Amino acid sequence: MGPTEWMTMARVRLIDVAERAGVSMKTVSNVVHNYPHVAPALRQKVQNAIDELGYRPNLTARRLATGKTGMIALAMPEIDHPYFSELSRHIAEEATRRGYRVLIEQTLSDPIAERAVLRDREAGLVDGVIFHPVRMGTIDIAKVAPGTPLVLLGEAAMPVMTDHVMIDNVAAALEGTKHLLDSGRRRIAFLAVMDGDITGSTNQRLLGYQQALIEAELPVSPDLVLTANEFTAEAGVAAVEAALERGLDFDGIVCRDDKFAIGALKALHDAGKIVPDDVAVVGWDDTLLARYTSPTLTSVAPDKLAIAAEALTLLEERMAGYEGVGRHRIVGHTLALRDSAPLPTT
Amino acid sequence: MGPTEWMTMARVRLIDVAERAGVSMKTVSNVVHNYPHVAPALRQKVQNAIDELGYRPNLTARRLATGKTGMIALAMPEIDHPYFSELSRHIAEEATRRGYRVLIEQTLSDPIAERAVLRDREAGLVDGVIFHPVRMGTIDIAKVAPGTPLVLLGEAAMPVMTDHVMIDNVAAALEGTKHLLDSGRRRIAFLAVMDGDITGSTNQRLLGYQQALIEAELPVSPDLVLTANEFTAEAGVAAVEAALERGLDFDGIVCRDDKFAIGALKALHDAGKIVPDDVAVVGWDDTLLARYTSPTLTSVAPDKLAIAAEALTLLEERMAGYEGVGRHRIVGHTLALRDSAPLPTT
DNA sequence: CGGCCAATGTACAGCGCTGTAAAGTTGAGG
DNA sequence: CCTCAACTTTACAGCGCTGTACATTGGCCG
Repeated sequence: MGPTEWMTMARVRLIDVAERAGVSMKTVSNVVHNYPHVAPALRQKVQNAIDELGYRPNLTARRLATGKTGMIALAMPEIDHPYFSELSRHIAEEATRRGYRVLIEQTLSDPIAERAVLRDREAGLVDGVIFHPVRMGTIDIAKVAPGTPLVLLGEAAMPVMTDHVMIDNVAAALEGTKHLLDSGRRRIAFLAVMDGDITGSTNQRLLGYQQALIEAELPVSPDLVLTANEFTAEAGVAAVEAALERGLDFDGIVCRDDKFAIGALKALHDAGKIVPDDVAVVGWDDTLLARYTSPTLTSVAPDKLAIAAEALTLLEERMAGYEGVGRHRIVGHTLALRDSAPLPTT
Repeated sequence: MGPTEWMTMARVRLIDVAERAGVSMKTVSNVVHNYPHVAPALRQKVQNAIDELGYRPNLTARRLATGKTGMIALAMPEIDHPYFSELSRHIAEEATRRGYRVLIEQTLSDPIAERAVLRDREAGLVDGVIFHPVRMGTIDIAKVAPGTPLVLLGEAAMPVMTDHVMIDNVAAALEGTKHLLDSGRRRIAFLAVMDGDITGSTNQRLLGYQQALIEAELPVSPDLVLTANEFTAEAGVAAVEAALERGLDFDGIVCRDDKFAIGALKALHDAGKIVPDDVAVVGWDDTLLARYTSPTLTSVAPDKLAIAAEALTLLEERMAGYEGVGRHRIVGHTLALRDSAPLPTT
């Protein structure tokens, strides 16, 4: 490509290439798409014309013609929340690997924005949607978006009408709690949020926590369930402070969320408690935050890569026309062991 | 809309609405676009048809016809880095406010991906690009994307050929350092990264730091400049540990980055130093992390909202056809005061 | 009461690409 | 040397929407 050419390069179209190469538009199109039955010599000639002109196909036109956009929407409540941004990153990378572009949307937990996301598909913007709902239940979703290739993330509100990828929250909570039991803790608290948690994942986790206590033949006391009133670290601080003030005796705490765990860490520190000597702390999500607290935070780690891969797989099947009933996919999790709740060094 | 209708709703087109309302396509289009010269009665009739049929315009077709996409690309190095994800959030919100959709791309600092972002515009995917480059210099960028409405974020490598939004790094570093001086610190270190920082923002910050020392008539010692070998908290830990081991005496440290600051906090803690009593720490970017460390982190806070607003403003001008020379916009910053470097309580 | 202008509404040609149907080519087999 | 099948290539009609050019209407003035 000569220097004068790209300086003046306006807008090269398929037909320009076709004329230059002396072939039909369709042949150029075939070359662009690597259609096999094109004579090598011709292919080369067309390729040269493409290179010389610096042709790039107009994706919008392609879309209109094919009806496919090659894009998928990823709708998350907040793109700057560590868990969501980390998960988004993995999904974006997996999608790129599979040849899709990702349109990331932020719903801010706003019901209107959540609906709008599903509408995008109707508007021909994207071929499919991966959606982490907060406000909308699955029934609502199924109603707004009948026929839209869709995969949900996060907890499944029960009536499972659409595909869904999640971890086994009960099992994970059980393991996290068991880890504390294994290291000799006996009075283990749970830090939850009670309002605004529509999807019920807190309940699942609470269930696993209780199950672990029962298996260990320990009492399940409501006293040990602390509740924060919103989804912030500050609320976690307040909840733990309140518990300490009323003299609650505990030597371990499982938190619904890394943010709460960080709040707990802070409240314990301020109260002069040593983590993990006096109280061991387990967080949830294994976000970036967990590696940077002091002490570092042991945290339940959903397999984010697996979530991304599974979500894309289900979505591709839907986009390919699969119309069956909603499917559940449980992906793995581990417990990321760090200093806030180590195993006994014995 | 009757229940039977949305169940079978396939794909309503403009022409379907037109037929239903007994008008021309263009009139429907005019109603959709709120074109003023449509008789109220007709407008109502068309609106009814739209509602009854549940019509949604096909954005792809609209784009092909208008040549505008209404989307802008936002290309960030890593969408899960707190600074970038927070900035992305603000940009996404500001863009939404102005009526654009945002296509968020992740370059992972890969030169090929960075080039691809600029190509998207040529492919008709987006009308403009907001780009935080890492590998590409401004000359490169100008060469790859002549005529693309483009706004760069981050440091300007010097030859300023395109629009650029940034903060005054020298001034900010000066203020951060001065803050430590004001609280009585006299041996202030700077934690930098030396390799891979192509954009030179570390240098700007280092400059401001040195300037503050000079203004305070303190010696500028190279000993006090610690260098991490990569952009991670761990590298920050290592750098500070090394300094402590070689017996470096310092009572304050300005870090190029919150991640480094967190590393410094950890290294200091592990070495038994008390922050801020023994050493005060200043971070940079005022990310979420800064609020969750213990002690909480004082950090240079770029005005992310202003960056978002300014970037969109410049980009809109470019998209509207402005072709002038590259413009610089310096936006504000503050110092977010927290516990790691408080003002003297005296 | 004809004429003129503004206000309304319509017809239709694209935007750039792809799918389809049909035409052209080639070469193996008879 | 012809036939037929398999392989290549082409022409062209859309995909759904918008801009342009033009047709129609009705109000108002001289």
